[in-house]
Parts: sequence; structure tokens; C-alpha cells
Amino acid sequence: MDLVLKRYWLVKSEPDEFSIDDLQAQPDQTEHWDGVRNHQARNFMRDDMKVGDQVFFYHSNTKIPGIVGIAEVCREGYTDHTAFDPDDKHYDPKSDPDKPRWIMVDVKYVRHMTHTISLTELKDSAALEGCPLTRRGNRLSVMPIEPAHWTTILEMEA
DNA sequence: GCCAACGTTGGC
DNA sequence: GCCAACGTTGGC
Repeated sequence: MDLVLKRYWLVKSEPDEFSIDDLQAQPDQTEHWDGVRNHQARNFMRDDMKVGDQVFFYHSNTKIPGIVGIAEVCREGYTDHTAFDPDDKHYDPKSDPDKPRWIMVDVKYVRHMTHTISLTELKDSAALEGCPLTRRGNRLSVMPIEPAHWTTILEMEA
């Protein structure tokens, strides 16, 4: 067995587009995380996200933005086919099927948080200082979470 | 390669 | 709806 440290992540979604409830409602509670069109976020999915990694599910652009649940990676990076579909919202005419530039992973629902850990609470936590999420002006839709921060956030649930 | 203009994200 | 913070694009 590989002795690999489990990694932790956070992914953002607008609940109007795709919420934690939507993920739970999938037939196998699994969905591909398509539509990421940012290179840094893409690189995380392509290079670093491994099956079994734990993922915070974050709702953005909503009344109370914050962490609403947990998912886990169940398939590692592969071509995001939506980039080739002219009818798709995230169509990228410059993406060549022979040389795909966009990548997605599959995530599986694990559970809801007992309550939303709001962005306000996250910002107020001294232990989370320096976390990419609470950094000003952060727009990354996929970001790594340090193990210590993961634990801190879980403790905020209680 | 610089940088202004423009588009998007996302909190408020 | 506003606007700050970025990322991307395109002229030069």
C-alpha cells in the first residue's frame, strides 16, 4: 500500500448552479467537476488531486457564503469534455480535443456540515490566518487546504 | 514583453 | 447593484 499523505481541498460552487444538495441528489452521489477555466485551479486537479482526498464544498455568491459540506475525490484528473461543446456555458474554442487544455476530477458526496461554516467565521479564526480561502481578493475555485486548517475547520463545526 | 482595456469572480 | 481584485486579451 502506498503511504501517501491524504490531501485536503476546497472547491467553490454557486448553489444556484450546483449545490451540495445537487451533489447528494446525483444517482451515485458523484459528479464531475467540470467548467474550471483557471490554470492554477486546473493544475491542482491535474497534478495533485488523488482518489480519497477530502474536499470541503463551499457555496459562493449566496446569502451566507461558506463551507456547507464534505466530498471526496473519486476519480483523478481527466479531460473536461465540456470545453469542446459549443453549447456549453464553459465552451473554450481554443481547446483542441487532440491536446485538451482543461481537466476535471470526479467528486463524491460525503456529508453535509451540521451547519454552514460561514466565511465570516472562517475569517474570524486566528488559526486560519494565511489560509488561501480567507485571503483578500482570492478567486481560486479549487484550492489546497493545509491538514491543520482542515482540522481547525472541522472543530468549528462543533 | 509591456500594459491598458476589458471580462469575471465573488463579497458586501 | 456596486466595486475591488484579478486574469486575459490584444495592440504596439
